[in-house]
Amino acid sequence: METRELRYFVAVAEELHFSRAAERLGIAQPPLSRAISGLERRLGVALFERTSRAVTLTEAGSVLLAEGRAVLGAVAAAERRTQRAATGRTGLVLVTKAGVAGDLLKKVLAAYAAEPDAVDVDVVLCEAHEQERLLRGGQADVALMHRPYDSTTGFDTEELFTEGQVVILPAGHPLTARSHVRTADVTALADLPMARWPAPDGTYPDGPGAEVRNLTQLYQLIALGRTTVILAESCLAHLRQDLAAVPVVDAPPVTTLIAWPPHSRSRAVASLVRAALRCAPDDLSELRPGLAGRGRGSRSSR
Amino acid sequence: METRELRYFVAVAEELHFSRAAERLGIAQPPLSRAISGLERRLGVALFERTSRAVTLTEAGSVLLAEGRAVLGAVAAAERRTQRAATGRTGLVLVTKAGVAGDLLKKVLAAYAAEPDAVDVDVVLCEAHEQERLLRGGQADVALMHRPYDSTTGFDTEELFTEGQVVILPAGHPLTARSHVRTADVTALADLPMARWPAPDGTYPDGPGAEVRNLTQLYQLIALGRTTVILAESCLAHLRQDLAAVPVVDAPPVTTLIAWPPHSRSRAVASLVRAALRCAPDDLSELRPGLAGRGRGSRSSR
DNA sequence: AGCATTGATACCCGGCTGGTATCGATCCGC
DNA sequence: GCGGATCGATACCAGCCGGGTATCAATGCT
Repeated sequence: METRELRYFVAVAEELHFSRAAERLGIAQPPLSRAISGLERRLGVALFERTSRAVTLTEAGSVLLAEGRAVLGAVAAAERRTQRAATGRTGLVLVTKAGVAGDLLKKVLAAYAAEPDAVDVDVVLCEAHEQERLLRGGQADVALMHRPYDSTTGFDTEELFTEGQVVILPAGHPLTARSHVRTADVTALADLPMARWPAPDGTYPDGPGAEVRNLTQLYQLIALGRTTVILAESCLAHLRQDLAAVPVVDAPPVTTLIAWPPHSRSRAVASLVRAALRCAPDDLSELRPGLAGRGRGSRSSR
Repeated sequence: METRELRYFVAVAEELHFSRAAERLGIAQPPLSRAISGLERRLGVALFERTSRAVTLTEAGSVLLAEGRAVLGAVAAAERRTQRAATGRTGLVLVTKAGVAGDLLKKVLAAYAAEPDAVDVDVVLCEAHEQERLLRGGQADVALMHRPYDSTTGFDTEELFTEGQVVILPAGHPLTARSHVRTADVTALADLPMARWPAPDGTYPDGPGAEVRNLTQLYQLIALGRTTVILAESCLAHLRQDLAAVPVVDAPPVTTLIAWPPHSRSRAVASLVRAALRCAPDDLSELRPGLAGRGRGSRSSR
């Protein structure tokens, strides 16, 4: 199976229309039909049901669509990583969301820099699910992510620490007088609908709350009394003066983890991960002494 | 980048010899040289250093070798999974090592069978690291694996439970009188060298102990007084009468986990994983009440 | 019934992949 | 130091295959 065939197949599977897919691919329709037929013949599998008016995926076609997208992504990532390795740029690129786990990041970088074999680390701060895309696409070497917010599927990961969540409110809001709240207390605030984050594909779920992509937008809208949000409690370290936070006792815990692409043979990534694991519990105990010992995972299989 | 080019590149990178690689690929040497040159030109990257007497990989070439192997594996897996999906065989294939976590497997299968949308599950028992190969290669849908013994890199996983390890000895061996031992006590047994398991690539590390691939071989050799081994304590459930086990207090804990290929869109796999998570802690508490609560992971990101 | 839509087929062309022959450079043995 | 052996690169040729245009066949809509 050649990547060209996979590209053709994915285009048709996404359009469910040979002519449109051909146009998208920049070729004519007949060669595309032939390529798909050849692929089906060689696999010995029907990928589409054609009724001359409608094209639908077979069960096998659905499987190949998911697999094919992954393969094409892996090919593109392989090209980028190869080209990055060739530029002589020996440094690592670490991506994370802006404003999250800032202290942890600082400690990890310091711990890694003290390693004898340390290389330069470029830190890229990005919004929403961009880090996932960059790591998957081969533009980054390692990422700090947060379960359950980010999808770590297909990455190798190590858990660094786990923390509770808090609701962020305008200073002086009635709820800020409480020592703690429950999720239902927050969703019951009709005047402060919960902010909406984008899904990994960039679309926003329906709802009354504001659409946000980063903490700056979010904090501004909360300060204006337009929205509210539930976030990992480590955001308290840099909270604006005009905002207040209250622990949400029944919110699911947030796990900060370090992720890297599988098959990474990079010594530098392995060293950075070890440095992160070494300093994570200390960082945690300073942030929230009561939670120490909950987080340290053991996922190394390299 | 076409998969043909990748196959060619990987062959040359592995042989570090154009003529031998061409022979392995079943083509002549000149087209192979041309294909590699073309790949380098299109990527804008030197993959090999050629000195007309020796071929070596550049840094970029090493990266592409690791990435390329992964991509080719993913392509082969995509083909197999597609073909499996087309046969109408709706069942799942679950692979695990023979003789390990037998009770857990039984409970997981029972819990899953009770699901309304359950499909048939073929259980494949294999040796050593075969399960990893089967899952990676697309011949299996889901696997039970053991950290740190198996490599889960590139898979999505959920931890089921964690347990301690025991040393297996011939009944009546002096050490069996002890309530517990340390790893050093076991390695100090000059007459009972530790058994050697194969590495993922099938080779055995050097050492005096017997080379084994499964529990039947292993137990026989231990009963004969030829070797010993440290195993997860759940093996006690089916231990032969002529063998005895002693807890090893400083051995690293063993985590049993359920693993599946990323990008799996299969509803059946997701359902089976949920069933496994649901019944894992119960199983644990029956095996070892004292360890309850240690194991349950929370790695879902699907 | 007639037309529009859409995928499949027929046929041709050009480029690319693969083959053979050969060159050029390097290493090794005498 | 020289000749032969080794090995990758280059030159050149042939056949296949990918891509294009024209057209057909089947279906659905008016």
